[in-house]
Amino acid sequence: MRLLLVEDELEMAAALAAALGRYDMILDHAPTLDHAMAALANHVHDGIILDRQLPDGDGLSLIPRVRALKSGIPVIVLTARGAVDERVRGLDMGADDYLAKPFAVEELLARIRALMRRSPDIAPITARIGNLVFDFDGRQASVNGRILDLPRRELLVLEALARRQGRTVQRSTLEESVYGYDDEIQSNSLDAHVSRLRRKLSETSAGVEIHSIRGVGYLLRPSL
Amino acid sequence: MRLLLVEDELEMAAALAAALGRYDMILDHAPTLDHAMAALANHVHDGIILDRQLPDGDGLSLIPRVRALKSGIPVIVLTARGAVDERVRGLDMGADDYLAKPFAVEELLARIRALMRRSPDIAPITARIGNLVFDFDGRQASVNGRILDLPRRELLVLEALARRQGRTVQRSTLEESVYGYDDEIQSNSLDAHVSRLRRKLSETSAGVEIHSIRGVGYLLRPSL
DNA sequence: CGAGCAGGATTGCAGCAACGTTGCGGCGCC
DNA sequence: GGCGCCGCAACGTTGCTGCAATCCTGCTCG
Repeated sequence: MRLLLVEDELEMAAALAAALGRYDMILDHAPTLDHAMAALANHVHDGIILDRQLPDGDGLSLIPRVRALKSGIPVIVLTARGAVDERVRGLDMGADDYLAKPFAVEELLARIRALMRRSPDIAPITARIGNLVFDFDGRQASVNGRILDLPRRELLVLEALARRQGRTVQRSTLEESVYGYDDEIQSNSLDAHVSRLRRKLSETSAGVEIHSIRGVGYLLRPSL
Repeated sequence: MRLLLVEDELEMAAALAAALGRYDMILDHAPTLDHAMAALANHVHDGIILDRQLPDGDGLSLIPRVRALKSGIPVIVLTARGAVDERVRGLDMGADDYLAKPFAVEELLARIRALMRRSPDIAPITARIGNLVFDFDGRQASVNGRILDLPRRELLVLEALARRQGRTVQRSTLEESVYGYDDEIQSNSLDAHVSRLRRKLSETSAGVEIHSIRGVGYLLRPSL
């Protein structure tokens, strides 16, 4: 799960990134509307958390442009302006939810989960490959009903691979899904995660293998 | 090949997923009509396998909505109701095929293959030449659903040729797409890649050939 | 019509870049 | 303070890739 936060207050951004990180979500941060559009054009996000007061305009103005680009993506608007008519306006503009500051992080998380559940954009509920079942809603992988207890990074790797099961996932794409686009990574630690994942998948006879294609990326497929 | 199965019985779903998996098909599973619409909105499927008895309604009601979304996509209806007038009704509703339970998996597979053969190209992001399908989005080539495990350079050659399928690609153009502008190349290694590609394409009976035009370049076309 | 030639095809080989694996240390979290 | 995740780096391994030598094929020109 990868979300884009459009918010100019750095403290808020950092706090949310930390909170979402505990639920294995990747949060990309865009401080302005321009940054947000650039990020959306170049990356695949599952949802947007949008602040209204931004240096270069009202966050709501982003919504039509977002809809033009990726019509079904869920948008949650955050704002200090919490009056009823403001909410109505935000929702009429196309937002899927509207949350007034100050808010409890728990509530935001719950609303995100709810949106993702009923959102048309986060599609197939589960992926099955071999004996492996990946539950995108519950964000967990299981083999023959037994839940795999995977650390965060490995889970993100597997999720990204399962989302595009049977198709190659480019290395750069994978890095983005696991680390986010601004998070630097200057080692082969992605390979390390893949390696550990492979061991666990084979130890549990998941019936899947992570096949690597040199110079391109990886792909998840049933083992022969 | 990626199919969407709309079916509420989990056993059936698991069995079909296993059967199709053996033929290198990807099966996404949607247990309800709502899930199906969500999945269709966000993923590229090559066909739909639709059960009639679903928790939230008759599967047939999905067909008009599917047609509105992706008009040409093949739909196979599965049902326990096999009477003739039921079949007629299903087909009149727009289904491409109608199969009564219980059915043989082999028959279903054959009908899927038949439908795929005569259906127009669903996803504009793929090119089909002979039995070869090149997925420009996923950057991979497959023959009859089986993914070709090609190294980077060969994949680039094939991609460039598939982009201009049936037309000649100048040698210099090909070199550019394979090596980039600044990368120098002072040997016939491009020919070497073409040669290796040819071998793999014929070994997998891809039904395509790389024809060379002396002094000009190459072109990809179905073999005779 | 045949020899010569130029461009293309094929293949072995060696270098090296990409990938795999593992251990370590730091850091955060119970 | 113990435990486990994670980034990192070192080192082993694989197999892609550029190169060149050799063979093949079609074109040209006398």
